[in-house]
Amino acid sequence: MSKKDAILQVATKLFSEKGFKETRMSELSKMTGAAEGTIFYHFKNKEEIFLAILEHFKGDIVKEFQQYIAERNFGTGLEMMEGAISFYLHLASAMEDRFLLLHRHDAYELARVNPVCREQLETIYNCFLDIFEQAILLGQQDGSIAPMPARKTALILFSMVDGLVRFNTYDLYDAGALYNELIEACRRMLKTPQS
Amino acid sequence: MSKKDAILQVATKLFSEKGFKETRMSELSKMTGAAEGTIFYHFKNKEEIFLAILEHFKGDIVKEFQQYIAERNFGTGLEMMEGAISFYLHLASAMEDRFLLLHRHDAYELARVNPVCREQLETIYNCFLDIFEQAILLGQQDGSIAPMPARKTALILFSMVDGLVRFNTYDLYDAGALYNELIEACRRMLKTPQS
DNA sequence: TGAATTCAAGTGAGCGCTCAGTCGATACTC
DNA sequence: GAGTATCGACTGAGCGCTCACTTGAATTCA
Repeated sequence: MSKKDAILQVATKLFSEKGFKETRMSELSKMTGAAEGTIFYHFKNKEEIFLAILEHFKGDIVKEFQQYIAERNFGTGLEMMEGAISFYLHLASAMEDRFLLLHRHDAYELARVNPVCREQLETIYNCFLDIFEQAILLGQQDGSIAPMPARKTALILFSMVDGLVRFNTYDLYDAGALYNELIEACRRMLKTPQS
Repeated sequence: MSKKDAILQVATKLFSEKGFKETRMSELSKMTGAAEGTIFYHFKNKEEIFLAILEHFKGDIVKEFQQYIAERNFGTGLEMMEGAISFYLHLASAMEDRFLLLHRHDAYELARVNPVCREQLETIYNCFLDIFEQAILLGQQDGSIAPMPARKTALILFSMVDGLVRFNTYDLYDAGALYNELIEACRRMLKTPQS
């Protein structure tokens, strides 16, 4: 692996675990084996490392979702929604460090002053919201999901799932043990009354 | 107002908006009109200011909830749940800066090494979770809420409501416009099928 | 050989916190 | 009541240190 890739990989881990400001360039240097000068040769400054990480993350998320949508075929919209939630939880586990990054304030504070950062964050979130929304719309066509505003409900469902992932990382409650209840709650919230 | 109170008030605002580490004692000094030495006369160090803020917050939250529970009397458990969500959103608005503090990582990182901090966080969250759980249990007695694990459902509902508040502060989506949908989603999730 | 990459040793701005000391109010002494 | 002592509240210059970033030489590569 090139020095540049090593820097990105280690920085991702450090930014996630300790936060952007609390990550020291000296530590990044020590853990990668690259001298501090080398880091600044590849990246103009610390913030550019952060942006590079976010850009890679966006690319990976978009790719994962395209692949997921391409290879699945759901019977009903309700089933598609359950699949989407499972997929989100799967990604949050497979890309644990980068999801942790999304739960820190660093990215959102940068997004306030940096349009590129803001755009990348919106792309990432829209991947999730779009697939939730599509599931609801499909479900309303096939009758498995009751009439309700699709986008708004997608946002509510997403904040529910994402909130649980966040609680899990805070170690206050064992939110990981709530998977079954989560799916059940979602089903009760969406399904048409008589079915 | 005493200098000490002024320090606490301004520190709450700064810690919420900028984060603990990113808040400078020099800025706190300038905004309060107290010399830096004065701050360290009243508080042993920066961390102690943070803990004092959290302790006040805990006290206020507990008081608010005791008062809320004492003066309300709900017809059904489902109505009580809707009231509890409204109350949470009301508090999140009335104590905006301190709720923002809860959405930063500072407190949770401190909680990992400081038992007092952890205890205060748990007390705060249990206030919310307890009232959600009580509403569910009441609703299951009076028939307005379907059978489901009360505590687990309370946690899911809380992460949904709290997740929306968090999205709002991030300025990515206008989650504030979702109040009606939130209540509707909650009602569909909880109510007994035939009612 | 010259361009790209890597390196270690800085540099200086900024930070949390200390400390010697000021100030004004209160209590005590004669 | 004048003088003295004590105290809590407050001050701000400055110390020791950290840390993002620079520099210029060394090394590697094409």
